[in-house]
Amino acid sequence: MLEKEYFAPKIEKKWFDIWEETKPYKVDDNSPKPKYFALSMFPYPSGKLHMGHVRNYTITDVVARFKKAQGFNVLHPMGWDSFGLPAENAAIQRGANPQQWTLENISYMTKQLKMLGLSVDWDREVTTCLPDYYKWTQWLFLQLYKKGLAYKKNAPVNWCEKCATVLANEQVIDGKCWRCDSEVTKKNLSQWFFKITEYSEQLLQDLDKLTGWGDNVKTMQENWIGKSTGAILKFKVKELEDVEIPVYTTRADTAFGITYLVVAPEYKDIEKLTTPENLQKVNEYRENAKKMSEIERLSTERPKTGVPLGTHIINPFTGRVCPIWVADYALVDYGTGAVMAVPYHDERDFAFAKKYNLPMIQVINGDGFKEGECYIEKGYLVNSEQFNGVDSVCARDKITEFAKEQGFGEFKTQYRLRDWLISRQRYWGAPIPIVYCPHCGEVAVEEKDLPVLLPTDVDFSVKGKSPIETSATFKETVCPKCGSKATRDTDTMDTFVCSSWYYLRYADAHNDKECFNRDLVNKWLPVDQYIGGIEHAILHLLYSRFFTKALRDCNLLDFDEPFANLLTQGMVLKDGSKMSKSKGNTVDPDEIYANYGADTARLFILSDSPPARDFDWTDSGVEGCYKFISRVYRLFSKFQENIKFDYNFDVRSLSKKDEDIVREAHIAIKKVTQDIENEFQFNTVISRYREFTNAIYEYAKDEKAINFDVLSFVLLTLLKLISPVCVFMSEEIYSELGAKTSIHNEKWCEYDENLAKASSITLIAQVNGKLKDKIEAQQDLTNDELEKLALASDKIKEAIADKTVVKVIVVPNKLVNIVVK
RNA sequence: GCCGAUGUGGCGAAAUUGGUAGACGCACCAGACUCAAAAUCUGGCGUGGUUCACCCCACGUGCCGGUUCGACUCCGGCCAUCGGCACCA
Repeated sequence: MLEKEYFAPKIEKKWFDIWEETKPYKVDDNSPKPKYFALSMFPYPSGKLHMGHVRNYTITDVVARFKKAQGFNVLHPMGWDSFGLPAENAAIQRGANPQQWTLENISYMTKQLKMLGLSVDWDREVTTCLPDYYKWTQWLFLQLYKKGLAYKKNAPVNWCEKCATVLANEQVIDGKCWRCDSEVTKKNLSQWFFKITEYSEQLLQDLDKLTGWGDNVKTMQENWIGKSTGAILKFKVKELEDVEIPVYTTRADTAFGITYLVVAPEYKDIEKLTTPENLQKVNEYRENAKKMSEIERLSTERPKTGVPLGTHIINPFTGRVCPIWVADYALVDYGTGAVMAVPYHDERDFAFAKKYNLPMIQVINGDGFKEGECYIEKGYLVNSEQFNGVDSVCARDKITEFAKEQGFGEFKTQYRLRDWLISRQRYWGAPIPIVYCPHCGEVAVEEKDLPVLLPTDVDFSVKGKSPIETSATFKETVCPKCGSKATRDTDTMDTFVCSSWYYLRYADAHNDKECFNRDLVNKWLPVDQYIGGIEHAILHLLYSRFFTKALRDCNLLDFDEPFANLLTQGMVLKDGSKMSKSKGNTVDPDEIYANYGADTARLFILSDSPPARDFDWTDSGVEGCYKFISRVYRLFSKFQENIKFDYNFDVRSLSKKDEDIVREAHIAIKKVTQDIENEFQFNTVISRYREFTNAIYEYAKDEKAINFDVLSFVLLTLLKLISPVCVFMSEEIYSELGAKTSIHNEKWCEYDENLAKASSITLIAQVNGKLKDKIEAQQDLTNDELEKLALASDKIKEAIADKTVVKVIVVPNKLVNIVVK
């Protein structure tokens, strides 16, 4: 018997226990149904769920349940992105060990997720910090290594002093560490990289295949990859026979206007290029540049500075001898580290030339050109000998072509994307499976010896080196090739390596023979719907795309892109700003569960804003949702005795009132279904729930006039429509009504197109496009009939009384517009 | 500077894709029930004008202009907010 009042926490606990026991969401790999892979970005086990998690996983869960009801075999898994610095910091602060801290958090958060009522197949849970997972992360590293996609090099890298580790370019946000926000400096270190740049063009091109991704994310990736097309031009040095300086330019059309050349302070040949009398000044300048932070260095506000080297290049186009300068506006890691300077047609060169009184030559003319002002627009060439008069855009190719023929130039495509630096000088990550042997050098650990386990005898309090270095046992090993004493690499992999392939592991989560079975991965992937935060627009989403392509090339799988559709959900706000502990405006899911139940949280977090937009959490909104759940429950409670599963009626013989509520049901089914399918507009889905519920209340007001077959139909329809969102309440009601099966296993409702519209229409009668009258009319009247109806209206008559009708526009089933003069 | 997104009542928003602007909800106001309160139910709720009142009229989707019988929706030009990239040659 349904209680009078709905008490969510008690009822939810009951179903929590039952679902824990029966595991209703176990997925069958061999089902004949079409597959659907619904995936949330897996959480970092920081301790407790926050509302961002609740929003993310609720959205995915409703999608998963909806698709399941529609007849798909749905894979909806969950796992833990569980390596990373916070565990290590917690270990230092609390004297715990990172593994224990992490596993305790996972255990707590798992319970919170289950209480949220997720239809997750927990048997496929993956945890990246456990050896049965990171063994395969290491194995994949070795595959990339064998392919030449993982390599070690000494390079200037981003260093975060606070985190005491290096960072990938993608993890430096405005010159600061993505995790701790402290300033990042450059250090020369020998580090491991993944050759993501080998895939620059594919990563860019294949964005076009991702029709299910938003433009915002695609544009961000495009910007990040940063393709530009131009030319390499090579310059001979007047004073030195054996040195040549290549520059990269997108403006080969301005080559006749070069008046000097700039190299970056870190340019490799800079010492050779400096004359003895300039050496001291140049060295001082370089020292100074080194001291500057990245933020300072890259500021466009700062006045340009530089020092001449004393040597010169010869412009091969003109024979002009031009001085070489060192200036920090040239960047060592873009292009060739050297820039040809054409002051008249580049703002930076212009500013620099003005400051140091360097000559300028105009080589482009066009509309808007002003003598003595920098001109960067298109135009036609002047002072460029045989190219004079050529359109400047065409000239880029023509001049490059010419340089190529003459042997001092070539076409060049340049990308901003850098290789992915993956080593970290930290403990809590997957050890890099490489050994250094005094005889054989760098040697890969043999696959049979994986995993390389993290040592447990470490001291987390050490400063300035990785805690792994303090292990007495880890470092010493023998060379897999020659058997002599060797040392292990003590770095671990960036956590983003672990998260770059976890979605693949879900297809075959417990395979201990291989990373994943190829057929299973090909069966389940790509992910049909991926849902998560916009903060991963570049980082995780770019890395995962790279991994998929690299693994395809390692012949491990047969698709190009991992995520067919991507939904980036908005943030959860409270009082207009992002929830955060420091602001003290967080809402604890546990409290919501305890006071209102998870259904209320689910309903509310979907209700007010579409998923991609930010969502403002309010206490009154929560109250309102709880009231709605109670309102629905009361409705069922009131008519429990009258609801039958074997209802039976013929629409044609129903009264107008009965027919109308049946129509409402069909309209509700249609709209709810369409709104879910159309970009998961759950906010309007929930409006439909309310409208439909209100209509049923209205229908059932006069208890004597209820047709219980009709009532049964509409109530059971409502219940099924709500079931993906309010998972506990719908199950409770369904079971109390005497159903022997779970409502979550029932098929989605179907609607009849003819019944999914109102029996009559409201004809809009306009004069000159202004609304004058609304007229109730039958469906599907002819245009003539509609026109007559409109003209018969008193209000219309009044409005057109003393005017001449010019024409009449009729939109069937909608409106009549009378145009008058 | 380049690129992307957004802009509608006091607030969150909706609008069948060119056809009733503001569905649904929050907040608020009034009424019913109650000794009272909560809960629940009923009604109202863009701005201005007119009216005892019902009605009615005008205006209204960031701004300016255009196309159209008709524009939140399409076109052109701006402005603002948020986000990404950026001494990238």
